[in-house]
Amino acid sequence: MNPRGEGRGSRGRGGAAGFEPTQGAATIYAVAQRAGVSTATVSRALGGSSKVADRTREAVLTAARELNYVPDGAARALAGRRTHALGLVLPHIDGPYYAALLVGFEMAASELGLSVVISLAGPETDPQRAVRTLASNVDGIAFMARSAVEDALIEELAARRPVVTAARGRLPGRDALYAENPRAAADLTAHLLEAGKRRVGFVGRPEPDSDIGARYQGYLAALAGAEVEAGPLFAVDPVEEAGEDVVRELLAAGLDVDALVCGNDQLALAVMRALQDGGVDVPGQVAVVGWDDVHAARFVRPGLTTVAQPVEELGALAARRLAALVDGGAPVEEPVVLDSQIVHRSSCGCAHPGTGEELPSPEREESR
Amino acid sequence: MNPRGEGRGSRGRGGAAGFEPTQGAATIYAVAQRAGVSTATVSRALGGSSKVADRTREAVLTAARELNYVPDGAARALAGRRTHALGLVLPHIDGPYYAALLVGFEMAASELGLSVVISLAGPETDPQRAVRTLASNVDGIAFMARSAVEDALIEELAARRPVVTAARGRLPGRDALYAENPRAAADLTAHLLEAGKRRVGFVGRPEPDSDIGARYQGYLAALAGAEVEAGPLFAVDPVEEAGEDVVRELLAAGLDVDALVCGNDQLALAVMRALQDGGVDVPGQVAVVGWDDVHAARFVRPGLTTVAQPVEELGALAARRLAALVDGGAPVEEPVVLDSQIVHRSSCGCAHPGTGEELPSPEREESR
DNA sequence: CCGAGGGGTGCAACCGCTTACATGTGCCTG
DNA sequence: CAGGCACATGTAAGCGGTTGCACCCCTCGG
Repeated sequence: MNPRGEGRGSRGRGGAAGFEPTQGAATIYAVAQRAGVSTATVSRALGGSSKVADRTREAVLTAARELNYVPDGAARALAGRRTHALGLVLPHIDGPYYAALLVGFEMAASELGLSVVISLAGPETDPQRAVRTLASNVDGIAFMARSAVEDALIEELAARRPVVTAARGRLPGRDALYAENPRAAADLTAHLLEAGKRRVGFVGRPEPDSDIGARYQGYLAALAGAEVEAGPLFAVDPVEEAGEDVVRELLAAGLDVDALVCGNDQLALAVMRALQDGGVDVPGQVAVVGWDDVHAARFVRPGLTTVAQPVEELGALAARRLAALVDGGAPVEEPVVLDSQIVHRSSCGCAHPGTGEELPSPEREESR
Repeated sequence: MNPRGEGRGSRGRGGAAGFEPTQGAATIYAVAQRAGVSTATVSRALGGSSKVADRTREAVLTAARELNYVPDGAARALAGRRTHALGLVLPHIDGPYYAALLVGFEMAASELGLSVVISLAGPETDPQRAVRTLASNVDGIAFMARSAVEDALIEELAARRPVVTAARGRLPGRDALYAENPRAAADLTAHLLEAGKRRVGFVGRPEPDSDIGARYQGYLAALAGAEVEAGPLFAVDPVEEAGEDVVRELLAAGLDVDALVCGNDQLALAVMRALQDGGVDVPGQVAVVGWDDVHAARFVRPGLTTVAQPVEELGALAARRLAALVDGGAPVEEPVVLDSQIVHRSSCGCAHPGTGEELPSPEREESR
């Protein structure tokens, strides 16, 4: 005995307010009726691969198609205790880096039939509230990069929902993913030395446990390995103005470096431009390298040698890992580390130039 | 008589499967009990500003805080017929343009207490399915730019959910928002003429009703107004390689232009670089201008003169408009058009250079 | 002193699904 | 031929909120 008779037992709300909600959308009852089965059978036929006779399934599918039926997300989530949505927490997006992370995440999630709810945890918004709300709307949450969310909050949420972190200081016991840093940094630094540079400085604040910190370590290691004394460290924020400041300082001090490893491309581009504006030849007098392979890196002269990270893949992996956790998978003890790749252009001053144009950013590959 | 006794009447599911769902999360029942009131009162105290005595409200808020209560999204959505989420359909993101759109949208939504569910409607995924699913998970949907979603599908969804479009061919009767194009294009073209250019070509496929189409119209209008004959039109896709092809063709044909208006910066940057690689002086021999003010535009030499659109604001407006529709607002007959702004750098070859550095992209402004 | 008026609460019926458990049916076995 | 079993389906109890309506109690006015 169907709880509602023929017509849906709507509590006739006649107010002038609101877009008529879920207007006319077919419900599972409609499908059941049309297919001549119970709602339970419809649910099973459409979703769970449980035992449903082929004939029946067919009938249900047909009815569903004819009615253009799409199950209501909220109802499904409530009854099934699964929202089929993944949360993604990012810092305030800018630059291609986060965009790529997002793209990878979304595509992987969508392949798994999951939707993604994003939350920009900038310092200006209240991350506490936003993230807590997010938690009650998704099955699991990925925290990306240095989003302004404290570890304690993540831990709190982790108690009730699966959680992964990506490109972010890892939390003990939680799944973590990031791109390889120290080795690429070492290679890059060594590359500079091979090109004859001897006074190699570092630009960027190497906070412990951060990407830039790891890069700094690699840089140091390469220098130590080659028994070359480390150049000056400019521990500045990874923003453009900071890059300009560094160059000003450098110029004033008589330019005692012949190469600069920058924590990211934003810094590298700013540094390079400021140097050039100051009449310094790049890479002749000072080589400059960075990280991220931003779009602009291919357009500046000389082309910026930089490190491309498989960002999109990182995002995709995060989504897949999260989905696995939601499905009851066990956390992976070891963090997943993806290989970075140096993109040789000309700003490093090495022998084999190669504009780098023939090397599209790796993350582009799966875009087509 | 509470439907569940003391302990929550869980249907003891003991399987090994899945992360224990909503483990221990406080429910409205718990809050009600702790505050010594009914769940109806809790609901009203927390949400609806309906009549609740101050003392009672206080008690409820306290209890809620103590239990760290956050209402379950699914239940709230189901009962309230409001998901409190907005859907955002974007084409496959790349470049800062979509990222900015997204950021604006998300920030505005979050200010309104709404979450945002994104869907990347790239050609590779099945937009039909994805978007239909999205529709059953949100209160309204914003379609941004040329996402691979057909107008018919949008119309179908618009019948059951509020819909807005942004930076996209507008649909009759639906709310639409975009940045001003023809006038900025005309101004830009006029600017080129002022700089003494006389043979001004256009690069980009001017499809009717598209951004680039509108820009082309403005370009044409300016030329006509100045009684200057229009230069060649290179109707190519807005991608890098196309820009290179154009230049190759141009070079082969003896370079019969002294300025090129490009449909977007990607094209402009590619064109400019190819020209320079071909030994052409920019802007001396050929001036180049574009659209979007991408990050790289500030770093290339000469700095790219381009048009900055208030993209983040566009996104924010879309979110707010959508929210208004969801709340029962009437669609706005006239599309909302935001002003674009020309960013003068050096690639246009005009008198007053100004590197443009002192003019941060307008969309950055509200980021801080 | 009694009835009307009204603000504050509680009751309970949903919202549209999922799913444990009951039921029914047909076939195989003892 | 009865009992057992396996499979396909139906029944109905929730999932955790929201909200129309009834009710209670207190304040006033007549």
